[in-house]
Amino acid sequence: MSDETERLPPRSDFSAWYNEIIRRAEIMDVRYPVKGLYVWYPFGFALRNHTYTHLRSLLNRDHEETLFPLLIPETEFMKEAEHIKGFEDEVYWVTHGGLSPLDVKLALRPTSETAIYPMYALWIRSHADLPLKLYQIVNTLRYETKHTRPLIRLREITSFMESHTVHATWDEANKQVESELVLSQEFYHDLGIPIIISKRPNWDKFPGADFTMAVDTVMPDGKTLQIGTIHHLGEHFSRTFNITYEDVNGRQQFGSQTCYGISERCIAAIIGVHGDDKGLVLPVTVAPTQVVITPIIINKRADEIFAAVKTLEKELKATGLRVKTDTRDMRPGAKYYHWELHGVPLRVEIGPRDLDNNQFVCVNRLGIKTVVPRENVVESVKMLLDDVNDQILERAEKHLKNHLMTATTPEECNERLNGNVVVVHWCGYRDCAEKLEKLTNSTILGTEIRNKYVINGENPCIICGKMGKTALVGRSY
RNA sequence: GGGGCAGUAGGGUAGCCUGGUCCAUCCUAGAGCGUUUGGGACGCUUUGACCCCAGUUCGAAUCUGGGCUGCCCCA
Repeated sequence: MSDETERLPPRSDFSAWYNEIIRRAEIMDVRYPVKGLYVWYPFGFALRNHTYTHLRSLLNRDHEETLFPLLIPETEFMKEAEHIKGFEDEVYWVTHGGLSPLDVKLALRPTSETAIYPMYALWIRSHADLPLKLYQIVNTLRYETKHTRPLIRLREITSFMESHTVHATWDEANKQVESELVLSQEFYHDLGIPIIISKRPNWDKFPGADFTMAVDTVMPDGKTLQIGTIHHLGEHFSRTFNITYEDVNGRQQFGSQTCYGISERCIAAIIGVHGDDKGLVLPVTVAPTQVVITPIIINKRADEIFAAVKTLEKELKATGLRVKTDTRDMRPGAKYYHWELHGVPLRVEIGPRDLDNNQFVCVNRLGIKTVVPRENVVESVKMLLDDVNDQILERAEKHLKNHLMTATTPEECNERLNGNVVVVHWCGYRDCAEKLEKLTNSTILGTEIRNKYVINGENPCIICGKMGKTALVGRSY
């Protein structure tokens, strides 16, 4: 399906590397003839599915999954003023049914607040109905005008997890924001992806939110990638859509709401954060194939080797591992390159030497070779897999730590932004933010930073010198 | 938002400037047969392409215009 003998561009040339690996590792086919729409290859889709299965398992602890329609009537979409303003220039509209113009235009959801909340208004009657925590995983459409990129900037987001919760009070909704942040933390930890959480500046919050908390990670080129957002919506939408409940005193109250989103950018993060010059490096949690067995076939002992391979595959599969045996008629080296490109965490080789010595040769995706004895092979493999996960997380943490800089002047900030994110102090005023952003061609991502390497505090603003909070500055995707 | 460059088999390319030599070059991948297999195997046979629409011309992969798509740089 793909050409594999050419070398990948080095990951240091991240843009070229990313474009190549998306195709060569069979994540997405970018040749669909509409701008910003891409096709999942089965392998990429398997990676997506394992990732979202994991996300679902975390969400299902206290949310329920649901599914709302793709089309939103204009009359609902146009109800919340700030929300409209935020999305009006990127909505696709359905204007015709067949040849007849529609009386009420239908929006292809760019996000689903205005599809979901009219129904919430019907479903919620009493305080006993709260909290309500639903999520769906759907496609959304946005008419992006900027440079589109697979998994990162799309016109059809194919895998948008959006959670929408309703609570009795603002404080309870706020607790929900915190709990979604913890969930994000856990989700990305399981993917080995270190994150930085921060509160977006007021002008950068979700249209119609009280505030927005964002989850960012740092890609190899030092650019930040927003891989999750959690919005406290307060009563903006509940007042608009009349989401009310009767409290214990018999009074009608507006609900307080949150919404939370994660898209296939989480896959882009897996690819970007962990990959190397040989290809993908996948966390064991989500790797479509966790262990690949490669027989080293010597003609006269082929039967013997195949038998050993089969037994091993059976044993490993019995424990729930995703195992594949590569019996293709290829040189072993070619197989190694193939599975390394696809990020398989662990390879087990079985050749004549191993048969004689009653052993297997295991090589993990980071190139570490271990010879394990035939007995207890299942435990050995499981341990080696745990090791890979630990190692890639550690490596990613180190990268993040090494690319978090501080700066006290705009010049310093500008210089350090080359390949890094920078922590500064900022008074909180938009004027100063705009000045800094202009001087450094960057964005103030947020304040109230949560990351173990960042200490929040008060210090003079990098622009005006007034006391200001710790703020995160980056060049973002 | 502004600018630049590009589109030739599944992938990467040559040809384009200066139209005819091109039923289009090379590498790779695919199919078939055989020999191979501890880090990208080899031999033989074989399949497969000029982004779309107009225009100029006796003649267009090549020139012009528009569209679509992609990539890069700057804000």
